[in-house]
Amino acid sequence: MTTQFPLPHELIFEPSHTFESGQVFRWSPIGNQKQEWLGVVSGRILKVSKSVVSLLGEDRKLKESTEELVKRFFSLGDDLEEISLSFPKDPYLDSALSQFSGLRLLTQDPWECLVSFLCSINCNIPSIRAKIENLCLKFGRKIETDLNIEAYSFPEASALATAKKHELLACKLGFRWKYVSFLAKLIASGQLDLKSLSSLGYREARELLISEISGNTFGVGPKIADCLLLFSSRKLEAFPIDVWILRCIRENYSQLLPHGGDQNRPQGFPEHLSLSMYLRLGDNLRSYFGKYAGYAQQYLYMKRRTEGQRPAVTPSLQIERRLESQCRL
DNA sequence: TCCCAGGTCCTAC
DNA sequence: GTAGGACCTGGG
Repeated sequence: MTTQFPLPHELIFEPSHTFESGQVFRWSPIGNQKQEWLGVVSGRILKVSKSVVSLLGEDRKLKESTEELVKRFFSLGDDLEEISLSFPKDPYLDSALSQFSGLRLLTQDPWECLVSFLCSINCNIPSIRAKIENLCLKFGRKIETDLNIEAYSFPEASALATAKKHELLACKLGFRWKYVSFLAKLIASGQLDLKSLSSLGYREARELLISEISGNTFGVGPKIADCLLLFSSRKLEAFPIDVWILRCIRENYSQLLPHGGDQNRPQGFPEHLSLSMYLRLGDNLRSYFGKYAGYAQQYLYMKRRTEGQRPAVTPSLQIERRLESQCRL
């Protein structure tokens, strides 16, 4: 039943850069070359290479045709060349852009995107992937395919809304189970419509997510709101600030850090971002990188991650650590 | 055994 | 408004 959808000849697209950039968690390479990737999108099993998308199986007929899905999911309307040209002249970003050429922002289903990033709270990537796969296995539907692969659709909000605490804990969600459960109920009951976010402006949509949801304690802070808006609602100015991006900014863009941090700290800026500090820093980043700041974020994230753990250790921090270890002895 | 991982929430100032 | 700690869990 394999159907193929060729990607436009001139499209700038590199699957490995795209799928390894931490925006999606359900894609795996076929073989070591990482030229072909397998994933599930909206109940369809897709195999993707640089130039073609193959449909290997589908859960059931959906309103959106596979052709439309490919166009949406890979954001085929985004012109990477135009986006690159819109950025300020910046050697660090330039090197990220050339190193990870072909990295495209995907347009995911917002519900799947939200749950994925709820799973990301205080977790590393293998652990996030495991949590998501556990949820799909337990609450998703098995997708029909002639091939020898087993794949499941991402569970509907209604399926997770009725899930029991122990079932969610069995998926290794840990303390995140209550966030997933609460949001699933909110969405299944129609009180929150994630699809409507794409028709709002960035600030309006972010405000809705942060105040309406986490105002009542529910796991969506500014970082997850930005991920949802950038990776599923096409708010390309959203700039998720995580630990990696914060390291990158401290090391390369310290002039963009807002004033007002604790001057006693070695770098004059708090270790953890408060909400207001996060929003101020985000605004500075948006005014520096421009309307496609989210694309810049993704390239910077990839670059900084591949540079590895290189925590900014200042001389005073080194002394502090040495003293601490001596005290332990 | 300890630390850390693509954060958020709660409490105390 | 800010800082510090707790939070499930798995891997190094």
